[in-house]
Amino acid sequence: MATTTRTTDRGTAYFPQLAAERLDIALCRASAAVARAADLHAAGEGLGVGQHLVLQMLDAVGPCSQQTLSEELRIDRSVMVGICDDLEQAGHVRRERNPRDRRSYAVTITDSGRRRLAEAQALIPAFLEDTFQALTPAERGQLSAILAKLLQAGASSPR
Amino acid sequence: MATTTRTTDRGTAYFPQLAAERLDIALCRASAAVARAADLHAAGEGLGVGQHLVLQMLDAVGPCSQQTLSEELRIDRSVMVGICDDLEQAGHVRRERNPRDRRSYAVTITDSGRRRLAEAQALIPAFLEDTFQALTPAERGQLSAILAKLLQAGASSPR
DNA sequence: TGCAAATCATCTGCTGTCAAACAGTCTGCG
DNA sequence: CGCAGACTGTTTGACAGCAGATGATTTGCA
Repeated sequence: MATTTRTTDRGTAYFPQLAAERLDIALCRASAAVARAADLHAAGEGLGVGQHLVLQMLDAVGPCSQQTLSEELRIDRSVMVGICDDLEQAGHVRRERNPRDRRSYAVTITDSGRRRLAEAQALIPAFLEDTFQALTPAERGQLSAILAKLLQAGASSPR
Repeated sequence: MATTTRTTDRGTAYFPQLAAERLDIALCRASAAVARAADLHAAGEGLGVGQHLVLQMLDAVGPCSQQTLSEELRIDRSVMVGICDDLEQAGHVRRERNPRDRRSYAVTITDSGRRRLAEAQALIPAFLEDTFQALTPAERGQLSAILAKLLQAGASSPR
């Protein structure tokens, strides 16, 4: 029961008040905590979050150019290079020049990649359950819907 | 009407589906977009987000050590150093050694800092309204409550 | 055809953040 | 007192993310 409560027990904590006033800060801090958990999970599993997403998308929609992967997964182009490098080196992905447009690659998932994806995919539900266990199913649905609206709105103005 | 719709108009976009399946990814991407907007707003205003938060907390709870500021604002200690440096150099904050414990500082907001805070604070409601305009007031309330639960839960396990 | 503009992947440099190490200071116990 | 251990602020090194430039290739148009 001796949890590490440093400033929390010193009367009133300031952070909850801040989170209530500043929705943007609350969102960022919660996201940071979740991202931390995801990275930790991914590190323990051995497959990076970005790599997992790339394999998942390739498996779902077929061969893609790195550009398409970048745009749909919201991962920067220059970061996608490294992700594909790693996946290719591990044999989970093939990079072939698209014969129709030889500027672009046709990134294709291999059988090895599909097996690796299945392994990683199997652990995702437990990870999500663990990370969002504080929320009821109804709240998770609300959160999902709200984020979808935010993301859809944010997709038009910034670019 | 020639908006930049690159892959979005190419049949079906993959991102919405991903966001629906992976609540963690949706949260991170939405947070990144909001953080981007906040940084942009802060840059235009001339006061960094972290600096703003520090001034706000100092004004609300009185002089603090950098450690307390770090913990309550969820900003890393090593980042807090730079924030306080900048604020001190701008004259918005004074750093005096705490005579009771000379390891720590007693960071105090100055009158200049209070005036600067008031300026920045006045622009926050419009920024929030603009950033979360896609959400109804009810949705904003839901989001706030959900994030509060997530943050409260996440505050116990990671450390 | 030939050439300018656009596009794809890549590389480089910069910024912001985090982890770990470090120096100065305090506390507790012999 | 004297010293080991813990705490505060700072510095350093590593790394992700992003903007911009580059080389290879395609496309559009004269």
